[in-house]
Amino acid sequence: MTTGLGDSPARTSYRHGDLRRALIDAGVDLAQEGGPAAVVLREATRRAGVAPSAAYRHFADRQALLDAVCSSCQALVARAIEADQAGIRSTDAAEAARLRFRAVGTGYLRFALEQPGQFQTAFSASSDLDSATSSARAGDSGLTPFQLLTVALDDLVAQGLLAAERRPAAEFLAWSAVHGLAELFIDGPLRALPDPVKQTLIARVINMVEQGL
Amino acid sequence: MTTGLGDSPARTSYRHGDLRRALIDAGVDLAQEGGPAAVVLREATRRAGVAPSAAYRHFADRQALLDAVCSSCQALVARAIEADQAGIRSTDAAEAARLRFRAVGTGYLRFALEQPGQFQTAFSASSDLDSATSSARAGDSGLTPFQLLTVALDDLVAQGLLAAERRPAAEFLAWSAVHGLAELFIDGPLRALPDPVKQTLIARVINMVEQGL
DNA sequence: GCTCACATGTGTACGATGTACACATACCAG
DNA sequence: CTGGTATGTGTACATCGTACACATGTGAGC
Repeated sequence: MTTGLGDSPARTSYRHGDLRRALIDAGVDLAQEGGPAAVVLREATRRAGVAPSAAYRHFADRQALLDAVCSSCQALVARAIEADQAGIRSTDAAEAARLRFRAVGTGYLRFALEQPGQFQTAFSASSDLDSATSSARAGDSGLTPFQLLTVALDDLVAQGLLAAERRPAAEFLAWSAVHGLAELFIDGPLRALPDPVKQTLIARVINMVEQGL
Repeated sequence: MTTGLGDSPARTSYRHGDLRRALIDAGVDLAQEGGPAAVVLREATRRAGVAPSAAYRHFADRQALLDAVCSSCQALVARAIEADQAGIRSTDAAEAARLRFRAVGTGYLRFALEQPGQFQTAFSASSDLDSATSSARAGDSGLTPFQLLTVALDDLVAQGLLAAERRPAAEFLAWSAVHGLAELFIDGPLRALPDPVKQTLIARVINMVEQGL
């Protein structure tokens, strides 16, 4: 056996081991550095140490690679939300549900500010409601960002913090507000705002959602 | 004089008359057909009937052309908002202010659904808070979309419909919600929703903003 | 264990794009 | 009329996505 498999540092000649994974990882790096437009097929193959055409053994075209990178980035968003939720310490079940709901927003927006390129990539490409629940986009809990929001809203209803008749489509209202703020932060007019002001806006948007749902 | 100036249909040889304007117009058409990525410099020059290099007499690079197209598209958004506001008939000043505020949201989202390509282009590129007030992005009233929202919120305060202490930064909260919904509609998971459902969501998001501000 | 078929990576090639640079042409000032 | 400047042309190059023929490992069946 001439080559180990899955070894990133050592270059193996010819057979790569797991080129598909390597291309997606390179794509995620590119997305981090420059957003979806920077996910360039040739550069990904360069970083994986293979010829450009090799990518076509694993992806139909550049868009297919970008879709896969997009899914990976959504999984990172899910992880960021889970991280914020994991920090919650509360004995009161109702209060805990409320904090878990808010953590969906804070985690989402924290990730958008910390990794704007990956965030933009996560929501750049084709994603209908079906693929929003694909497992490739899930975090450690096995849930996608969208599903984490849905669960948090269900919990609000279960704890009596949200009237059942206001529950339908509430995920879209909450998502709109939080996602819109992220867009304004990343390449919208709020880009240059100092960080404390951004934090204040984040809290106020989440307040608006809580009161307005 | 061999050539009239500003004539779109008749091809004039050599001196074009107003190539800058022609390139921006072609760019707006391209944006309408395929969003910001479709604003391709060479295709714009092709439609204007000139050589590719000619564009560089009027724009530093492709991004500069895209910025100009972006401004034009924002002006179209402003016009859509103004159109919705113009349809308001109300003798009650407070009610009129409230409807004008809601019309900012409905006009914004109506344009996003009717002209997704131009809408995406309008908010795709570099736009900080300064350029958000640039006159190139204004509609017939001379106000940009952002300024129309600001004015509408000021009127709400003047009519006693919004507490003064809630006024600061309110434009960013309202914009977040409405802009986020537009994104979810255009290339997000809500793309395939039937139109009536979209209209319901639009009304609910605006309700959320009114209650949550 | 040998062979052969298939999966996977290589090399070359083509059209499109953004952009630089030298050249050509039309208009304006004197 | 004449020359300078603004504006459009032509050619050229690097890069990108992608197609296609070819090379090379790997595993299945004898």
